[in-house]
Amino acid sequence: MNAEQVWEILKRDSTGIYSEEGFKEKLFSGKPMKIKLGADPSRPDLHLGHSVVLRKLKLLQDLGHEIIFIIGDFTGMVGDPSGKTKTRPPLTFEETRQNGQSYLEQVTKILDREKTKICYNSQWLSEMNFADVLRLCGKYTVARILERDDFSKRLQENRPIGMHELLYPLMQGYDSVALACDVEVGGTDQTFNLLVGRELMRDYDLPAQEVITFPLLPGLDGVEKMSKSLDNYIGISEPPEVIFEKCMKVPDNLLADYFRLTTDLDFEQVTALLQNDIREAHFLYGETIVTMYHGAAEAAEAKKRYMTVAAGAAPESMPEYQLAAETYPLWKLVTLTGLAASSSEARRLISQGGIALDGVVCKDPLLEVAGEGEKLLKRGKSSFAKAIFQ
RNA sequence: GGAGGGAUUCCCGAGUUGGCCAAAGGGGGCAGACUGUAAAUCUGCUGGCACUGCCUUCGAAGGUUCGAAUCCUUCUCCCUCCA
Repeated sequence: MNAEQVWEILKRDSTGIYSEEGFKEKLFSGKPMKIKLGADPSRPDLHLGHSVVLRKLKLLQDLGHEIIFIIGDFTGMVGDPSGKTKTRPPLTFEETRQNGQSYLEQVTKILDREKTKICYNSQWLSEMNFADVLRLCGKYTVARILERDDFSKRLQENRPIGMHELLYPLMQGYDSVALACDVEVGGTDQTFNLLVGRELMRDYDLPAQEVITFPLLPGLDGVEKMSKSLDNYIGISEPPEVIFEKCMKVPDNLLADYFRLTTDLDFEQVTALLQNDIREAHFLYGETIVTMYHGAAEAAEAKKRYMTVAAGAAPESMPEYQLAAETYPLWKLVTLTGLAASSSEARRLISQGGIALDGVVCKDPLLEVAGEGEKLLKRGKSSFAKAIFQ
């Protein structure tokens, strides 16, 4: 793919390029660009939402540009309080390095390891003294920081804003200064921060970075953006059968977006399928995604398993539990095989008809089950476990 | 610095003339029906346990009482207004 084609794709799929002229110039100059993407140090599980941006970076990487990941270990150690509910526990130095490593491993499912660099922003942020910080703050005004949507909203709603939170955009922007990046990319929710970086660079007499933002992939709930903490995600390192099953649960009205943002399939063809047979389109999506991250064989296997379960049969493989050959009340078996988190939950599930023993729904939690041979337990529509007695 | 308001079960949010409160209602989640293991809709459930009973929960620690989420004391945290 040449620069022209990449440009077309970026223009089509991004939500904003600031400035278009500037970026275009750099892209077509043929000189390698330093392209920056910030990464959260605390949650190293990558999902399809991350892949949206990463896949675009891959295009740029293939053109010979340098991709740099900034692990926000410094900001992570401070503990980002923007999630209103609880402040996450600060990470130790070792944890941030481990997470960074794990991040790199996952990222290279999409990017070339050789051409991908990782930096930790504590490297320069922890070196700054108070005078440096003041100098940095002097480059920006309160009014301009408060332009940021979530800040102004919180202010209006009388929600607290920590002083250090106001500095976050500056810290992130300073990363760009420290690295003298040519381009920074991120989700649309990062637009403000990325633009602050652009302006800060000017103040530090550096060429301003170009900024490209990409759409946020909605999560499986169809409401919030995809995120692990909301448990509405499809993780690229999850087992093939899990990914496939989740792909089938992508809301119908979002499937087109998923295809467009997370796969390379020809959009025209997909559109036709989406209109004619939405179920088949889901299958195609599942196969495509599993193939991308696990391979074609795994994809076929995952689909086969899905079909088996959908038809009401038990899959070939499932978690197995070795148990002593005794007699158990049904609720006990359900907890021992991990199908319920507590015995109360097990009892509830059973009495509501959510548990099947050897294919037969049983509503009596106290049913005595003889522990001999193997017992097949099923919870809900697709959770299975096998108890093996010895 | 001054005045006032608040902290409730996963989240939001009732409950504060002490018992009928494991705690209304909504959201989310889980299960069932319907389906395409979708959406929408309907039903049930949603602290734990050796479960017709018992145990632990209503910011923290003490206290009053036969009995406290509800009363008293101290503490911690948060918000608003004034300065």
